[in-house]
Amino acid sequence: MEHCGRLFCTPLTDRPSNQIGAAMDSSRLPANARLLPCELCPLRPRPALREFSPEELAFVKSFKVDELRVAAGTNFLRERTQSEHLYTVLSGWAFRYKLLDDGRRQILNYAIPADMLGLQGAIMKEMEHSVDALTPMALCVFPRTRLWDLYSRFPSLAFDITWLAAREEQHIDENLLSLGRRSALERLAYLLLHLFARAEEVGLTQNRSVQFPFTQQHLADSLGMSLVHTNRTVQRLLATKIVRWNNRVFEVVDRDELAVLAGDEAQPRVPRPFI
Amino acid sequence: MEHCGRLFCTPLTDRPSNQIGAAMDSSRLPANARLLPCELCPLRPRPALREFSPEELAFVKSFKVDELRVAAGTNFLRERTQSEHLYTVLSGWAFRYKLLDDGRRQILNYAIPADMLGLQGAIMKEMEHSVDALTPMALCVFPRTRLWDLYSRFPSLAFDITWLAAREEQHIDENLLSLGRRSALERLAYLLLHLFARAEEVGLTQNRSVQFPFTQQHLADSLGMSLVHTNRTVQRLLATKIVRWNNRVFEVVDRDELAVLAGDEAQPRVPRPFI
DNA sequence: CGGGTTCTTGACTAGTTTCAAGCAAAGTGG
DNA sequence: CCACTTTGCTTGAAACTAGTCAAGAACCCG
Repeated sequence: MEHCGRLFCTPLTDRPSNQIGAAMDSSRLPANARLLPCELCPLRPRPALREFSPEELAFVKSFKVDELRVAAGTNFLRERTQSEHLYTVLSGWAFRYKLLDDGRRQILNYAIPADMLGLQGAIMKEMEHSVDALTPMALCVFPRTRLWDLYSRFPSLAFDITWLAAREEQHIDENLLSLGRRSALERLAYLLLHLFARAEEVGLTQNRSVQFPFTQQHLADSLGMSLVHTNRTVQRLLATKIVRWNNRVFEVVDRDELAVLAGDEAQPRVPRPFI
Repeated sequence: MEHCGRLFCTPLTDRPSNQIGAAMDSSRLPANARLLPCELCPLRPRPALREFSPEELAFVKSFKVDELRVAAGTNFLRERTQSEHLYTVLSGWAFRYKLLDDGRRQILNYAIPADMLGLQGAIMKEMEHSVDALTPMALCVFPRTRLWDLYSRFPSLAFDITWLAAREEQHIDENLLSLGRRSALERLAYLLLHLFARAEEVGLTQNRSVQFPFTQQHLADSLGMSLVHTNRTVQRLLATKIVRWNNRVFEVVDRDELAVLAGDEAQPRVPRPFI
């Protein structure tokens, strides 16, 4: 399994276009790029995602005005900025983060396929966080100007959006619990287990392994620890043999043990909305 | 200014009924208690809150089915539980928190008048956090069963609810940044400044002071620190003379300095929704 | 091959928790 | 109205956790 392998790519975006230098928020693909029609969306069939009625599907299809491809490392949503767009991740990983004046960074959460980004910016006046691509990504682009249309004509979709916002909040609540009250090792175990579980939901796992695209520096910035301490904690976790982690491939050897370490009460999942 | 003073009580709930032992979620006020009609809502006129159209007002009035009064310390929303209701705080303070198995507690946020509680439980199947009253409270009660009605008939209110969810997420994002990347002193300064600013929005402040109802233990559980270290940090903050804090009365002496300490970029506020 | 990024390690320092105790104010009950 | 209990705040010392600095190793990529 070589670097930037297929594990984190959905079939339709198998050959991510690293070479497309999408440097800025405004950079879109040339018009000749064809949009993936929503009825062929590779994510929709996943059992974790709720189905659409034909009317919903038709609306969403018209709501999607573009498809954006960005290179790994692209900063495509910026703090204190107003964004014209709302995105859904089609493929690839991103992370949401905030910065302090002196450069200290806190990663708030990761986004994977089927996650929505930029909702805050679409609803409030400004974004209060930034988002960077961690890998090459494909994003569905929705105009914020039509969000009102969605709310008036499709209450079911409006409800879904609120659902997604509430779920995002839940994730951050969990994270806050981690940073505030879990030990370094528990925190790490919790984060890795939950990223694994989310990746599983959208089919990014094979057996018990995923391709995790982040570095230990990202991990450190997620866990609120220094790089050095993160490294030592990772080694401590690996020493337990509960997980394996070589190259960028992460494997859960004993999921129950990992859950115990994470202090996690496993929660049953129900199909979730996805727009 | 004596304990449980008026600073944190809105006019209409001036004499909080401590003696009403509202022990459980299901405990409601006897039917003889009259509901405060929404058109006389004491919060609505505040400049920080957006106005309603007559239709919206009429709907919300019918949406509000009860008014709940709970004593300080009441746990009125519980983790892993499904709640039939959605609440808006009319008066008093509450806090949202999560617990780990062994009792470690992380306070996620505080709720003050005009804040909505229990949205997560109304939208998802279960609550993922608990909420306790910090003071005697009055709450408007909305049935989750009619939330769908709201979404289909009043997209503007549906939008407001999403707005409120997004705002709550913003607060937690900030908190996560604090716990992960701010020093103990910065963290404390940030929390206090922001609670002060929120209290100000809904008229809980007088000059530069508020009645803060929480103890240092609550503070510790909010900041992710031990009680002892919180105490020393509070003393360190008081030593700067930037704030005063006697009995439960907190006073901001030099707001700019406090903002600098907190590493806070002051954000301009626009009127927010309130249901 | 060479330069950059990522990971690893050791030694030292700073920050934070834990334990233990004492004190002050408020609340309770005879 | 006065012991008595409880709750919240404060303090010191010891132990531990985590951060910083510095340097080297491993890996990746052109």
